[in-house]
Amino acid sequence: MRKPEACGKNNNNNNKLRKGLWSPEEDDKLMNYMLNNGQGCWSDVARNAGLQRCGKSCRLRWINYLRPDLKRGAFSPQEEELIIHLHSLLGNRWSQIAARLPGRTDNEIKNFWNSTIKKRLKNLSSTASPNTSDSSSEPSKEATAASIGGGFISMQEQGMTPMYIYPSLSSSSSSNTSMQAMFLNQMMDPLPTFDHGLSMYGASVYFNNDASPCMTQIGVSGDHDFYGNQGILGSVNIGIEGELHIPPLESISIEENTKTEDMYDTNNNSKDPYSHVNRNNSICSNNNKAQNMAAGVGNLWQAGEELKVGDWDLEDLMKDVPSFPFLDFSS
DNA sequence: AATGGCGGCAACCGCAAGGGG
DNA sequence: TCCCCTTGCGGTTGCCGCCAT
Repeated sequence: MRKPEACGKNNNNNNKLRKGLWSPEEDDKLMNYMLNNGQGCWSDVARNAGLQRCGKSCRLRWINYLRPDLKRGAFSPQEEELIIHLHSLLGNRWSQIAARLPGRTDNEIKNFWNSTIKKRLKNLSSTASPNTSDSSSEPSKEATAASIGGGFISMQEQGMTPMYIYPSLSSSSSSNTSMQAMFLNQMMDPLPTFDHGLSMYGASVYFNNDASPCMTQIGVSGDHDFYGNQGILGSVNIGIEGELHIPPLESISIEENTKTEDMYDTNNNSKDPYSHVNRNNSICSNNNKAQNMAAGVGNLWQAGEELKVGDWDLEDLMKDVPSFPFLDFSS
């Protein structure tokens, strides 16, 4: 941690703004000012509170440390679970995640993720299978092929529900159809549970040109787990717990969209990236919302528009996220 | 006791978005 | 329409403290 007296390049004779750790006196000043005056323009706060800090620094200190409604202490297992769940949906949008964890800040969650959960997931993946030794790397074709015979690859940690199911299906598998059906049936089962009692959080299935899933993703994701490969032409979103419908928030990038369109131009008469999904109507038939969302994406692609993650109505999406009544934020 | 490695976390940095003039 | 300012966000940095040697 930086020493309170440590000053950066701005702390020279021309600019006496302090940097580094906040002293208790500075905290008092900011706290008193905020409690008496409320939040206003942060540069005014810094000035009026008599702080030799920039407004940005004051804002950060207030939000991450001084705010009265902050919850202190370690993350509970329930919070941990929720963070993992939300991260699987939202990716690194820490502010969005923090908004759903009362009393926690985005910085806190981000640090927790980077220092604890990421490491834990890495350990999980390295112990569970050599083919998934790095959960943060893009799944390789080799890994995909290697996992066909074994079916699901799952990982578990004592006391933790999340798990990975990594590329487990491929068009090259002789039992592809039955595997696909089995897998998708499993996915569509509300609160799906495998024989070791694990439950899934979220799922995405990517399809090759021939409508065979080339990558599946369930539950927790690392930073890059959703990245596709050349074979990805679309995705289907599976309802979880009968209510949760998840668009491929992390799986769609502009680059991939471009790739996708190119592939449709060359490989397929249809420009609808979801035509393959729609062929599997049984997959989506009881998930109209997901279907509609998928169709919406397809329309965007058809129109040649860039699709950004932010284009999704996050609030609309998240309203479907099951509440976690077991969470106790009162402590 | 000294020291080096490592993890946790507070804070900074750079960028983007939004609003007002 | 452009510019400037403010705010918000995610990534990164760097220090402290713990622990192993």
